[in-house]
Amino acid sequence: MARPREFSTQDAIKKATAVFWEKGYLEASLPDLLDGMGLTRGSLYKAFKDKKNLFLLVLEHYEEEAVGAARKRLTDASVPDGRERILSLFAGLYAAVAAGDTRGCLLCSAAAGFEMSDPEIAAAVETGMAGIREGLEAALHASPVHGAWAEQDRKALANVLLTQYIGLRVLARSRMPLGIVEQSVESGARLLEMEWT
Amino acid sequence: MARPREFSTQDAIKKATAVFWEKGYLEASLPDLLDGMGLTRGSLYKAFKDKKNLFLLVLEHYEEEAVGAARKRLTDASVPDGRERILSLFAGLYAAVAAGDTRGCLLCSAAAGFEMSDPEIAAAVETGMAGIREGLEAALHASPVHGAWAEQDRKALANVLLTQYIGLRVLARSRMPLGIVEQSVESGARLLEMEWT
DNA sequence: AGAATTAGGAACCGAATGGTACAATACACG
DNA sequence: CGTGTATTGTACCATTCGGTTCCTAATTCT
Repeated sequence: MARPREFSTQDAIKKATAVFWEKGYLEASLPDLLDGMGLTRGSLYKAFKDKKNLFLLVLEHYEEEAVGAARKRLTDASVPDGRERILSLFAGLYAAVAAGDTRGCLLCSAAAGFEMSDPEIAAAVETGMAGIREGLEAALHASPVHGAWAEQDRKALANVLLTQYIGLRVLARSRMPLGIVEQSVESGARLLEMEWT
Repeated sequence: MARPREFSTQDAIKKATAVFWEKGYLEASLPDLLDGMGLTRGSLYKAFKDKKNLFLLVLEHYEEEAVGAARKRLTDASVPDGRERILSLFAGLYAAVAAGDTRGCLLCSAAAGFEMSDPEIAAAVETGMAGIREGLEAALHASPVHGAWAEQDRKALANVLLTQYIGLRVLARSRMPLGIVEQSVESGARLLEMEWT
């Protein structure tokens, strides 16, 4: 008894994710979103309440999609050595930059910007970050070297890796020379080859 | 034979730096700047051309001031062990966050945001980053452990540390729980206690 | 077919944006 | 003591911002 909507909500969120990912939350204007999503103001506000609510949905989607993919990679039992999982994650980062992807990480950009002054956004970002950290810890647990470490040390290394991950993705976004990003990725990967003293 | 300006250009830039540092380039509005600098629209545009030009001057000032301070710390010959210089840099980061400073790093925030699409801003940011990297390399050179390393390995570790530095300052800005920042700083510092294998 | 309900589109809102034009002002010099 | 000049402050500019409100068109159930 009602007209069905002519667009898929999930698809619209997907497209909105692309816009926010490229421009950031504050820098993405309504026209930017409408263009990218292929719908008009009325539909957007009817379906998603407002810009901020849409962004929260986007963060949710991004967490399921991108963070989920990273987690999956980090907990992939078909790769027995957890170190290789982490290395493949970092290698993927470099590959993306080398392919011209300068979008970096949606969560990292939000974390670095003024968006975090909003508590709801901040909470969503934190959740995503925690997801990556957990994935890193799980991978380290599956490492023949680090699996035997004390819990505390493993957590510490996971923190280093997460911070490295964030730094890398900021570098990726910052249009710095590819060589620098490459070096940083390589260097970051070497963290796994180091030994505690 | 003319009316002298009632404000010091350097002082105005200093105050503008504070505003941009807290809010970021795009998020800092003209009224924000005028309030913070204590002058009016006409004076600002007469003295600094426009907002972007002011920001470039601010970046220059920030590089001299903040980056210069970091470099000085990293090349301070009165601390013979370069590792201690780096540790003191990281300790300083944590101390700032613990004291409630959530501004992070002006350069890092700009690097993570949409500001980098402007080539002039991007160049200035890159210069600042290079300054920190050079400082880190110099400090590693003065480390009893790393000084003996091959040039290439030292550069790699400097890259890790720079990426870690960026990640940390993003974390610092992101209003995450202090404990996470603390852990990341501690964990980052441990990079210097590791041995290559 | 007709009623009910929703999507779609466009006009419109006040507020805020970065930037400009201009008149009043205050100083240094002749 | 003017006179010229640079600074100042204000009023104003067009544009864009996120968000709202209508009205029309379309579709499904009764």
